[in-house]
Amino acid sequence: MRRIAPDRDSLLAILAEVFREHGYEGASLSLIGEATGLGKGSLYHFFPGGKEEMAAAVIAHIDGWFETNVFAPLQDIDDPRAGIERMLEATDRYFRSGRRVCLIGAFALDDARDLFAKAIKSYFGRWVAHLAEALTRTGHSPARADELAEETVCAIQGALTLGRAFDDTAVFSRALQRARAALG
Amino acid sequence: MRRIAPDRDSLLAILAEVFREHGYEGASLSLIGEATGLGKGSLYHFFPGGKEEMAAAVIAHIDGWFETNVFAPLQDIDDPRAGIERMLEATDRYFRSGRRVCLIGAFALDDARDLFAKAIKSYFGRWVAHLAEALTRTGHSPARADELAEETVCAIQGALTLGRAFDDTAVFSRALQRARAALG
DNA sequence: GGAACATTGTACCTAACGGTACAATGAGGT
DNA sequence: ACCTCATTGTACCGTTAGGTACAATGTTCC
Repeated sequence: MRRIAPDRDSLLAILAEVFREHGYEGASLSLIGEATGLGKGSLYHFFPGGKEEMAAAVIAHIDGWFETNVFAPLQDIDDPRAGIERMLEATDRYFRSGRRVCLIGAFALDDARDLFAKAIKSYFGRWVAHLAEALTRTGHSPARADELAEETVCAIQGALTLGRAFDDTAVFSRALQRARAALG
Repeated sequence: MRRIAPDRDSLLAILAEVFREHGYEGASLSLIGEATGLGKGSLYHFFPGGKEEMAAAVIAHIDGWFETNVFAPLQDIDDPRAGIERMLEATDRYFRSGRRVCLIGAFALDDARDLFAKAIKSYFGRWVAHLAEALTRTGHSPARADELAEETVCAIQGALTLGRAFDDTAVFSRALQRARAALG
């Protein structure tokens, strides 16, 4: 039928929302069908590998967004401080100031971890590594930069968890503010 | 039959492990039965409310452990510094130096959150509040104490997530070490 | 118009889900 | 010995899970 060209990007965005909201196991095909308005026929047409391929595509999509919006600014050779600031802004934008949860982080905790271990590891690994590199460029020692980078990503992930637990976005805002102070 | 009096504590410990490993949705009754060696008959005898009651019991059990081993030391009026140190040691013990993940944190992220929202909120709320009170007793201003307490619990949760993602317990150890330095 | 192809709804499959019913078992107290 | 009752295994329930098959529908391009 192909009534409207089904925009793959917004399809992946909806899928991501469902996985974020219900976890990997909790995101049933009927939930996904309901959220996307697509029947199983279409779903399996776009993702022959089923749920696992959907989740993998969503992870790749998020990974791509972070690569361009979060990790790339950190690789700015000339102005590492500005790069760090842009990283923090992109992070705030992505997590909608704490209204959103980190899918990759959530997957890291439940049993989706085994399926996507490599991607999860790589995502967090690049975040920490690129931030650490930027921090060495601002004058920190490599060891201190590593420490600070890991601490920052931990703080962000932890704030997302606590913010969700408290149902309070201020937790995330405060964490970002602290990160800004510690890094800047 | 009642062959061996089934120790409720160790039963809850096994249940907790299954929930930790697979999440709420992922922990199927057959997995639980396999892990505990109990059939559905026994399981529903001990927990007539089914899976939801099992998870609730596990949460209550963990909550109790934290209450006595983590939160109580923080309420030591005379020596708040020692209380904080005991809190950190108990935390390290509970999470087995990072080999274990926080069930309550994991539940906060997936769709078990809706079922157990109150308990989750209360657990993290007491942790932050008691730590903040201890910090005011060591001389920090109430505002600074709140900030530091929230930062610390965020750091712990984040480190558990990252540690799991990297499959590396050192992340958690480093986070605890940093917390010790920041608080002590 | 018709061929080729992308897209979809429907029907269906088997396995597993959470949960229930209940009879059988055996230990503890008397 | 006997009654009571906690505990258990087994069989079963309806529902939903993820997944497959396929015919029908358009759309695009020649």
